[in-house]
Amino acid sequence: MMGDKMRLDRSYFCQDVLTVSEDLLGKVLNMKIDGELKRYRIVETEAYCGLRDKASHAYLNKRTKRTDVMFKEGGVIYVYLIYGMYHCLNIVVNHLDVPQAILIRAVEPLDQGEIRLKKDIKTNGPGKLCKHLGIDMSYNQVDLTTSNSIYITDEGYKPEEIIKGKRINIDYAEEAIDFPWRFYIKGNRFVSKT
DNA sequence: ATTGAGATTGACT
DNA sequence: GTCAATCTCAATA
Repeated sequence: MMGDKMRLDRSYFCQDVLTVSEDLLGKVLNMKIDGELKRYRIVETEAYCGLRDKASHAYLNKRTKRTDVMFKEGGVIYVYLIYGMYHCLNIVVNHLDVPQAILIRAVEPLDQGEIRLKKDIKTNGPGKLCKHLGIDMSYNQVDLTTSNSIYITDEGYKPEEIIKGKRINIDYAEEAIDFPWRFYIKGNRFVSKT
């Protein structure tokens, strides 16, 4: 079918986390909610690399019940609960046993009916994003390359300018604080912070 | 068994 | 700028 031609596949998600984090900007997240297809353009991401990144849940390949999904092959969704109250949507990338994931920090609603949502948004961020999209632990470990209810497509949109900067709220991560692993589309109003 | 910290957010000083 | 809400995990006992 048409949608599957543009759908990002396994080989795409098996690339390195920094490559995919930047390239995902402008791609479209498709979600079926109550039988209705909703579309959101990805406008802000952050890269987390298990091996050398103190900010990552899987730092030094730390494997727990929670981080286990990060060791899977790229293309799987990683959802976790942060501060006991908000969910965060991540995409696992790279090959089996290489724990890397991309935090989706902000999206732009593309459907007419969704535009009004922006009025509700005082501050943007990964927690509110999941609340708006109804993402909870039931999405954990879902495969973006095979699922019919959630997947990502390349519709040819190319961001004019991409900003790279330090990641947000990882003050505990020592030298990793300064890694320029946050990416966002310049000027997009849904980006959490500029 | 208990404690402390965290990839967040909204309310408040 | 500060603080608290409240779940998971690691360190401590």
